[in-house]
Amino acid sequence: MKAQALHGHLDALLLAVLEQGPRHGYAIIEALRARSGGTLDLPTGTIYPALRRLERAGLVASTWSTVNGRERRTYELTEAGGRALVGERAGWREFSATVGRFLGADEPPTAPA
Amino acid sequence: MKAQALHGHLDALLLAVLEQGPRHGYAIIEALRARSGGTLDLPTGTIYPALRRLERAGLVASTWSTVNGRERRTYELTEAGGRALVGERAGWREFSATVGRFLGADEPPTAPA
DNA sequence: GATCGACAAGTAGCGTTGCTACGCATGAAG
DNA sequence: CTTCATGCGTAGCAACGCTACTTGTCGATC
Repeated sequence: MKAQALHGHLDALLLAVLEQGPRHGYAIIEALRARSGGTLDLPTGTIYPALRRLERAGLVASTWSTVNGRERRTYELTEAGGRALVGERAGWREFSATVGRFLGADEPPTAPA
Repeated sequence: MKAQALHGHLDALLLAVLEQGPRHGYAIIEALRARSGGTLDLPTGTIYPALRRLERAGLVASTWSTVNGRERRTYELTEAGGRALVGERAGWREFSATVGRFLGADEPPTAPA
């Protein structure tokens, strides 16, 4: 799927993934791919900058852990992030309802008798 | 609502509006505002360039009409535009289903009697 | 008569955002 | 030793919608 359509919703997705528990970048990518049934296969160049954006915004926090000599930066949701997620969810609902009204998400605008 | 979240879906909305019949730019804006319950209030600077984009892509066609001395460019859906709209609808469904899976979802789509 | 607001179309420039392509490092497998 | 998977990161690009502005007619108001 055209991932660029995510525009503006990626942050919400990341927060939603982190809501289930702390994860490091790579794991987040895999979680997105798994939970979306392979539809969302985002490159690292998309995820990492996005995570740093979220961290700068205070919505996630990161801690370094060295596992087997490999540096892993684990991100977790902050309180502000949790609150933001609530808002994002509401925003998504409104958005999808609005667009759905035009694109006939499930109810095509074919005039009922 | 944050209209910038439209990213990539605006074209589909415009096609959907024109599906109901030819309209000129201004009328399209009003149709969007009306059908969305005021949620979508897009500025002309968003609509006009988008329409020209669609025309360049051959998805809509325009004709000038002078009404009361006022120039109105009326757009209508082309065949290609109609076909594109079908694809956009499918794309929207996949997109909204995928994101909905993460953002918790108001999932009314499966409403089998 | 002049001005203001609604209608109607358009352009220029900007900022956000995700993508592509690349670089760097470690451990395991061949 | 080379290659691959894991893991993090940056630089530059392109797409898209927004803000702000311009042009022009018409009707109403001052």
